[in-house]
Amino acid sequence: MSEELGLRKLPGHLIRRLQQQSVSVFTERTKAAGFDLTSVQFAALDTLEKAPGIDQASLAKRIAYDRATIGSVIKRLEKNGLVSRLPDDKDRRAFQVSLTPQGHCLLEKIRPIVLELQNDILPDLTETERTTLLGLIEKALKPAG
Amino acid sequence: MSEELGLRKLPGHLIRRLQQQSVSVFTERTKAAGFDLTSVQFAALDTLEKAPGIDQASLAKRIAYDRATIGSVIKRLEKNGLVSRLPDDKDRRAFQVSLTPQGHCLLEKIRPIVLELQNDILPDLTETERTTLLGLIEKALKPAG
DNA sequence: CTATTTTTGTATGTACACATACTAAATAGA
DNA sequence: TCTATTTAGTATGTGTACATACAAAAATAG
Repeated sequence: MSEELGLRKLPGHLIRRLQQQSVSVFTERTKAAGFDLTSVQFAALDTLEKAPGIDQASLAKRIAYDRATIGSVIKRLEKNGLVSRLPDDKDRRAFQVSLTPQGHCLLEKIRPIVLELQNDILPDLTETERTTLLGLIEKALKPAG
Repeated sequence: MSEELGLRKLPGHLIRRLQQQSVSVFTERTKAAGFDLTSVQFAALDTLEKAPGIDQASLAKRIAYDRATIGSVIKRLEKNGLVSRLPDDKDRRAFQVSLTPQGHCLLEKIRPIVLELQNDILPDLTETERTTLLGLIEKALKPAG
């Protein structure tokens, strides 16, 4: 009857392409606004503003990354002067990570841009469709966020 | 009224986490079946079976990747003996990429596993919800696939 | 209090993912 | 035909993304 179940119809393929489109919009819009920040870096900064002094493992859990990836993301952000790390007195293994003034400043400037570009990730969907899609994704996601 | 629009409700974040879950299921299932192949590698092999002798740029376009990424994917597949590259007589810049017998063999063995794991990417959705979600993603995707 | 287990951060290695730039070759325009 | 543009593949560099393994420290079990 209908066409064979091809690769391009598979959930895994469609989801990857959607993520690709999402990252592409993020990069284009933020770059066009004069910023050089990845979406992971934004997520880290945003979370650090809401939970200052958090440790890297907790930060990783909050935004659903592994410790290793967050470690290198934080290292870059620190190198660029956007976050600072203080040794934790209570736990000598851990660091308390916080935004620097520059980090705060950058976040305030870039946040409206990031919020605005969210609509451009799914431009061909109606408002209703977008809500449906996001609701289904939330339902499909295993806990941890 | 409702909660502030937090990071964890943003389309970009939700889509990234869905892709994360998708890749995770792919890796777990294929590894559990004794294979060591990424989803990109599978996509390349699958496409090469349907379009033998295609060049790298066309392959990249078909599965929505850039030339550079496909170049290194093909290099690895060739190193592992799964694909072969022949210089194209008509276009001396290009290669005709094809599956080797091992590539064919591996693809036949892994394909049913990949098809089956697709349902496990979205295990908490009903059949109807899954269809809706995938339909919306297809609609949201810009052409090229 | 000691021994086991867990946890924090780092190091290493693999594999995307893509921007940019480059060479060689093909194509289009004049 | 001759030039300008486009295209195929590669090289380089940055930044995830994550598995695995490790040392130091903390938490737990006995």
